[in-house]
Amino acid sequence: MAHSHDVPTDLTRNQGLVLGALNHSESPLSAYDILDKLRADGLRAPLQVYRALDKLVERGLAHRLESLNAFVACADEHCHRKGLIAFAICEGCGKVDEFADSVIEERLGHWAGAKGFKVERTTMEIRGKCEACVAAA
Amino acid sequence: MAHSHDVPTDLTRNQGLVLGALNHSESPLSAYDILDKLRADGLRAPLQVYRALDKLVERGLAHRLESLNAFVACADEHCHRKGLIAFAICEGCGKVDEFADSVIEERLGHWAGAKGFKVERTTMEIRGKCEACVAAA
DNA sequence: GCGGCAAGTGTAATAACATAACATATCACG
DNA sequence: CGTGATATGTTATGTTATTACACTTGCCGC
Repeated sequence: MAHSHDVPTDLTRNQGLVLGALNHSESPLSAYDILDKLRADGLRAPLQVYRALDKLVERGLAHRLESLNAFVACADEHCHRKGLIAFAICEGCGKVDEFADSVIEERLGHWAGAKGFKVERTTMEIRGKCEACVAAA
Repeated sequence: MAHSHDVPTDLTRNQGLVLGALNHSESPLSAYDILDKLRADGLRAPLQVYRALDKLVERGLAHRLESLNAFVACADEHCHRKGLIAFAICEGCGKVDEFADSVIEERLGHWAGAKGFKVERTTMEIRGKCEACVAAA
């Protein structure tokens, strides 16, 4: 079994490097973490990383975690997800679990409809401890 | 009608100033925005603001908006809210609408229970346009 | 009163995250 | 070819947040 994800072939060099770094990591990386990992590959400035991240996030290949100022590769290997995605972030080990819940999505849609609010994007992040870390405590 | 909220009397000077600044604002303020507003009152360093914000957030008198790196006063004047709070943030006018939804809360609890994940806190932020700004567009 | 502790404050320095501005390069396509 | 769109490289700067340390204030027990 391949641990690494299959990666679209039409990424630019920098985008490929950045996505590779995210795919290799067990936990979220800040833009500067990524930069440090990619200095050996010739990257030198934050902007090179931020630009690649923008494109990857735009295409759904990576996600930004707002409460961490950090990024993860999309957990869904082949097709980037549609709709609302929630993240459970473990404060113990740093791992992130990505999931979708159509009931929540529908519920938010309902609220927005009632208020006349036009949703553009939604951030949903749960902070806490994963099962393993609770057990270890 | 009082536009300002009633404010607990046991706040320290800095906490009171910071909460006052948030209550006066129509939209979220960054810590540095707050600092600028309070220079006339003698505040000089970011830390003075961040320390006050920490306490206010801890007590539920203010909320941090992760996707904005900014803060708002709690919309609920008298008792700070329990449980999950969601925010709808208008990209047009900057206004923030705060609401709770017990179905969503229950749904997240269910997911967490099934996974053995111990939730400590949850961030939920909708970005988009409010009714007025959609109409104006 | 006064010793001692907890919480709050003031200040400077620095760390961590993110973007502006500008020049150059690469590539699809007419 | 040439031209426009996209990507890149680089420097400088802007914005958000914390560390470290010294001092003050209020409170409680003795």
